[in-house]
Amino acid sequence: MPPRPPRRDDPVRQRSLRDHNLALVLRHVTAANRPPSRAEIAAASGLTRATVSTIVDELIAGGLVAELEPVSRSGVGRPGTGIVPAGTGPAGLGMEVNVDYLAVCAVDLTGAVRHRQVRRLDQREHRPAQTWQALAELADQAVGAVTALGLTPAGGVIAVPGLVEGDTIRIAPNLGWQQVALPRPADLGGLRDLPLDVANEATLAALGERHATGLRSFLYVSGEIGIGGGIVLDGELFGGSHGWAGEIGHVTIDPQGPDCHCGSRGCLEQYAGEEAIRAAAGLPAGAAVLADLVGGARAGRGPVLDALDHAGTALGVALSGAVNLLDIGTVVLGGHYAELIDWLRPAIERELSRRVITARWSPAKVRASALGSDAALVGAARAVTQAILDDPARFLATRAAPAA
Amino acid sequence: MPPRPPRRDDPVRQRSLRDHNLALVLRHVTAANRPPSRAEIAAASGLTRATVSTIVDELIAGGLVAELEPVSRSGVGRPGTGIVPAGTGPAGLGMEVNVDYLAVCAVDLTGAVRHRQVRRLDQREHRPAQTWQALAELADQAVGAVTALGLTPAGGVIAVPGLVEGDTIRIAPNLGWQQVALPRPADLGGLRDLPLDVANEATLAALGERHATGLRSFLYVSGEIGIGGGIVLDGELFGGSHGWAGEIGHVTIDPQGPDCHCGSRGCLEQYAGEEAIRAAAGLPAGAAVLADLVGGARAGRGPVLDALDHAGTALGVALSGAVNLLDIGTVVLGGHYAELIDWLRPAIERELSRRVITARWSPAKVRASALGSDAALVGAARAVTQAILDDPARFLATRAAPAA
DNA sequence: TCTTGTTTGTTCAGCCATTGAACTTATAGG
DNA sequence: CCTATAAGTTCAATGGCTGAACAAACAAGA
Repeated sequence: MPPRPPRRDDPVRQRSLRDHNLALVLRHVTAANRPPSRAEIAAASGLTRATVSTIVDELIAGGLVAELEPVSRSGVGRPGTGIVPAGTGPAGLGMEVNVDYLAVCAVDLTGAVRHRQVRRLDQREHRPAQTWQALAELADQAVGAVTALGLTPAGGVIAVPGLVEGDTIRIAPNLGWQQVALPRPADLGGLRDLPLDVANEATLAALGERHATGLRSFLYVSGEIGIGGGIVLDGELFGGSHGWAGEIGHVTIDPQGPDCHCGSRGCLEQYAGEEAIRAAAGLPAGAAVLADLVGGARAGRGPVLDALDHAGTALGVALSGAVNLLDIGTVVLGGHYAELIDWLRPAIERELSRRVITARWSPAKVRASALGSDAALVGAARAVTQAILDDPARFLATRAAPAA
Repeated sequence: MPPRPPRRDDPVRQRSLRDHNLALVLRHVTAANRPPSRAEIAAASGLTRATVSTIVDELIAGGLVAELEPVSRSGVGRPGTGIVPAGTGPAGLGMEVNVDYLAVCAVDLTGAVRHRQVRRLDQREHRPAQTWQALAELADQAVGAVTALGLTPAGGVIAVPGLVEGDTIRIAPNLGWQQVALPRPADLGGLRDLPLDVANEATLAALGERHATGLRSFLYVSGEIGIGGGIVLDGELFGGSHGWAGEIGHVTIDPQGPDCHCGSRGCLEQYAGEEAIRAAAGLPAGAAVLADLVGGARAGRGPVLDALDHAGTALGVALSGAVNLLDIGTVVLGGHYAELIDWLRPAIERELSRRVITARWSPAKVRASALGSDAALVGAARAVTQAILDDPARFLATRAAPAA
């Protein structure tokens, strides 16, 4: 899923220069909390006003940004015209296949969610082809809705709870999928002509969190039926050699621990996965495990509190290892963990302070996900727009070619 | 210790362009296994011959590269003049403070070690100031030797077995140091005018391995008295938020395991540190533990083999966690581990294949360090030259300023 | 020895992106 | 109405890369 390879060993020509500054200016426009004027962009970016002007012209011509109506602004001097991401600009489509629901959303260049739809559907009862078809229907509607808003769909990313390599889902245990290929564009209706990608759900959720929170480096851990994770380093998603980084769910907690379905034993999932917590809390198996846990914990029931403390301890052990290894300052808890954080945090922080060797100088922070259960969905959509923000020149080139 | 911050949010001017290509050409010169001609550099880098010519001229003027005597080369056509790293170019000084020795070495731009000296000295019996003084003497001699070779010392990096933040050694357990500051330049004799840095020993060793092996991504684990680690991702050293990444020695193997001097329990060091292996093997405490272990293993002694298998198992558990988290393809064993690899590897690989969730598609490789016990020393020296290779323009600027 | 073909390295006009300064435009305040 | 101030544009100058032409250096064959 790597959308932009910034090649250190490439020669640099004049054009690359412009490409870089194009991205620089666009970033300033989308990141600012108030529509900046050309002069403000120049001051903030370090470029001259002359350069910013020509670059903004190019971005306007490409439909990526637009001028605001000259609104009177306070202060003396000629008022600047605000530059905003174009209302008719590209939109990123995020799609999510999860155990018991499908979801689609669309974000614009600012990252705002412009469309969102969720459909309950148990994938375990269906074959992948049926899932793809249902997803294509949702996506079709999203394309329609987005187009009605004046946006142009620019690509889509599908979030899947499993290991993805290239365009193939190697394995998605909780869906019961193995070696499933991405659907052919022809089978995807309105997505036919759009670049499409699949990626791991937790990885994309980390990407979503990165943008929602502005955090530069953190470890994202999502606890649902399985436990997933994603790593963001210095603002960039870290994928590892194959894009499989972040699999914290199968880090060993106790080498002699209980067998895990992955073939190993003592994995974190056996201590802090939904099923493990439920069983330890003495709750019945069923659909509303999370609600039962939250309810039980709020009511102060001993078995539930103990189960969450145990899970938190195991999480803390695994996270300590990760922090020791990566020297990362923040841990973000997502998925169900976000709602359980009040009861998990004490144990997690206790283990972190004990087991992280640098904890006394720089303790890691533990916080709940800002996007909650939408993180992966929004992250998938943002992966598309992020690729455009990171390399607008490429986007403009592909836009210009079909038009000509 | 980050010598070159490649800033994504900086504006790019014409000069940055030249800076980038300067580095690009210099990399080609130092990385080639045969002195390349300007034309070959052009072909390999993608720049035109004209551009390469002017860039090479600039590098020659700056004393970073030199033309070879026109040696007759096979083939038709005008023979090219080989470009080589300048024999009188800058040299990087690497220094190492370890428990029972001090060492200094110097490398040139090609990475070749041009000087090396080790002095047995037990730091535990001395105060830091005495260590710095002894190190300064060694460094003085190195500066002299290097200067005699026609090289110009360009900076130094000190490798220390402990946690370093900025110019302060937070803690170096095996040296018994805490909150030790880098010596003032004035106290360093011949190093007076050189930029000086300290960094973690294992981190620098990883850097050394990166250059010696050409591996792009790997996890380096060094087992000596303590266990250190370093992470290289896509050719770049990964330091984490504070430069403390790679502390695999205190990853938890068993949450209920034996107490560790770090305040935690069940740390890897308690299973695979030198002392733990020695005790498990039933060997006497003393200076020659490594030799005893190798001897015992070669002789096929049961307790030694068992001890190494146990250590390998623990290492395998910790490495599995790291590989799950980082999706990294290669593990490099350094320090004493390099010599014990034959007896550690089976257990390590057994655990990796069991515990790494992606092992069946892409098993991680385990290999021994290429530099052995010199890795940190050489890595420290290369950190200096690497900074020059990565940003020759800055080096040329600082060179030109005092000259003018 | 001379010629031809091949490859290297240099020169130079042209191009492209940024700069800096001058200039125009638009506002507030007196 | 005038002045001060800030935004945005225009334009010559600058720096760096390109491409093509050219000179230099060599091998091979006549």
